Amino acid sequence: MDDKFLKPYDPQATEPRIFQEWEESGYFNPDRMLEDGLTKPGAKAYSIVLPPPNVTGRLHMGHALMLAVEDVFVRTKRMQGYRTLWIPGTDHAAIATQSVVEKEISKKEGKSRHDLGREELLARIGAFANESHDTIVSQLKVMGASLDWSREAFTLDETRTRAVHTVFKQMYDAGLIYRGNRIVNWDPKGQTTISDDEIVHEERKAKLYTFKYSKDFPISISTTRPETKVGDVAVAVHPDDTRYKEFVGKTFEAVFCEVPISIRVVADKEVDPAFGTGALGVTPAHSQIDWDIADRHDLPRTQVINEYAKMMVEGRLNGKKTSEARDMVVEWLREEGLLEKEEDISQNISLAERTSGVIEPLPKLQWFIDVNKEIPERGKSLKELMLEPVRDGRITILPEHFDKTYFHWIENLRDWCISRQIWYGHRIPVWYRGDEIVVGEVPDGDGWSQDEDTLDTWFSSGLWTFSTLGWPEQTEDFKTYHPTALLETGYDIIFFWVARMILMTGFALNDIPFKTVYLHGLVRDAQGRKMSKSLGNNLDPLEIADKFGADAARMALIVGNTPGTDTRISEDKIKGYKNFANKLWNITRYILTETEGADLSHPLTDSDQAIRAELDALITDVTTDIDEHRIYLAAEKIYHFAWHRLADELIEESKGIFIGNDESAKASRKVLLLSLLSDLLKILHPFMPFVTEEIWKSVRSGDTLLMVEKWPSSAV
RNA sequence: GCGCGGUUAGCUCAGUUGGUAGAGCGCCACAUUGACGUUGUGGAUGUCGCAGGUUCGAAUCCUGCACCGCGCACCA
Repeated sequence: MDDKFLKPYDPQATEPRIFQEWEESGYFNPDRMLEDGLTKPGAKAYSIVLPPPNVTGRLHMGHALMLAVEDVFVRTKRMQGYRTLWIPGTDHAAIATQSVVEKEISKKEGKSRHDLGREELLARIGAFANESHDTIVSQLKVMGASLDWSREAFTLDETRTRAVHTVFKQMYDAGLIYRGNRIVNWDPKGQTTISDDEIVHEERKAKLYTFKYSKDFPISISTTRPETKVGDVAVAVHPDDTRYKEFVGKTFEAVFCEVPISIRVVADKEVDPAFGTGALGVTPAHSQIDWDIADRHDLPRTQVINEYAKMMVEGRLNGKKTSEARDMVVEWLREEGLLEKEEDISQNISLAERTSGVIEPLPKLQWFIDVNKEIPERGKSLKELMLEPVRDGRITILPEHFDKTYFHWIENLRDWCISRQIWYGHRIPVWYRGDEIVVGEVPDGDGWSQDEDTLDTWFSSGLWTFSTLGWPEQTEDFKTYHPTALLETGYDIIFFWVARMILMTGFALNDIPFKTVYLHGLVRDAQGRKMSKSLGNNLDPLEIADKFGADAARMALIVGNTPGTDTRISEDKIKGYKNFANKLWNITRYILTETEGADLSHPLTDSDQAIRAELDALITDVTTDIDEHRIYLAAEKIYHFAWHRLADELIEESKGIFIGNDESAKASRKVLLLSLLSDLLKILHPFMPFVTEEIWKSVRSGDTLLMVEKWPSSAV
């Protein structure tokens, strides 16, 4: 027996060494597996793309969970003989990364992006991204992830950029990408547009003011934003509202807080006669609903608020912040005796997810993806393209009830605004020269200028399953590994990412990006709170791995954690699995000590055969569980068998046998124990790869890695 | 407002097609120079949120209700 077993298992000393052996073997790369005959030439492919972490800093426990889950599937499939590929990569995460770097520069140097200029800012962000990338890569390795680093990708690298340009051009040519002047979600803090999905709502107290534009104006209106009323062009009432019928079609002139306005009364079905006064002040330039009303009634659209959330009007309001202007307008209404009512209400305000800036709806010329337009020669829209594969079962979402959430989102989906006024990201591949426009590739000749904006970061993320495989080249990888088998990610990005991948793949390849979507939940602390910087309750995967071992962290994250459900994690739980690693260590120590020189050809007694059959049944069970994505059960079952069957019962029973004088029973028991241990290590390996690999060195017959051993198949 | 999920032991959660309630942690008692610093054995605690229904049989299926959480939309 190896002397190492005389001391307790030491994950800190073991894990980095084991990882190095795996890397040196080259077997994370499926090509090496083929070359060395560990995967058969005709083997079926199994592929996963790693959801690329943002290059904004460090990994957290949510990433650790993602890695643990994906590695379980990947390692299992690899052992089962599949041609298995797990592709790593990172995401440039446009707005997120740029705002982190901008904040830092502003804090340290007091400079804005405009002080630095585009080129210098991009250089700074690039340096930050590189550093962040290296941290992330080392963290991924610490967790034991068996990713094929030879295929690493970055959303902003050359190959991925080519994919982005290709898809952009195809969509433009199909008429799905268009440039239009529409109301967008403007983030005054981040100085950029954002998509509907990048908005978060927060409930705040507000005042609802009821007033008239002027003394002569016949109708009262209500609003929480009186300062926008200088941009009003109409009052809309319900067509059947008898109170206001006589005014419909008439136009009234007024001077509202020094700003001359002209208000037409229009009848529109969208107006709820029961709300407030039943009359709606229409501000087309600063409200989506009002913009649509203006469309229907052919009303002008006067912009009164600029990109800095400041007023742009005649008179003393000009240049004031909207909050200031609001107070001034209310004051003016009071003085003029126009204010009729002031009520406290609570309302949801829209904030930009990344910057917490209050969203200001503004009309702007931006690039959009039309989700409703019929795709030429396909007879369906992008929306339908997103719905179909989930509806007809080509894609399964786990847990299944999330498909309702998915469908609901698509039904409410509006055109996707894809242009951003930030610098870090894929510059929109469109060039202008006078009235000329070129899309997709740099045009020849002088005088061309490229669009200043960049693409929404999720545009490139949407291509991830095939851009990572080298598309648009028809590479061997692309042909072999696409569509991927599984997408494992958090349920919080089902819209951002999962839906966009289905959209992009449906459009560009007329195919699905993956067959199964496994949505994991949030990792919370022991009290059930979200982990956050401000609470200081973050667990750092690196510290956890250092203290308890990555194996322990992986098990703690997997056992009992069903898809779609949030999980609580505490050091106590992780510690329990550190103990389990040590338990395995001691089980091995006992078995190796007692079986030295055992005759492996000795037949099993009937009772030992029955015990062996128990493990076979467990293997069948666990294999099915993993196939059906119930890894939380599989892990628990293996744990239970190892500790409470093998250690507590079988080893205890063996002590009696080895003291006795039934030589045949002794010999049989030795063979049994070794066989149980060996197969147990195999099925536990995907969950706790390090300790099982380390033990394997002392159990194996040749010089093989457990990582590439054949999955026990007595099961089938 | 629309939709989704949860409610099972003190705590955290499993329970895959309906067949006499499970795990981990915690708690209590006992044992222990033991393969085990990280051990074992035994034990207590549940009207499976509430009310109905289907069924020979319901934690599981159906209906309604309550509370908690989440998503989407949002009324100006």
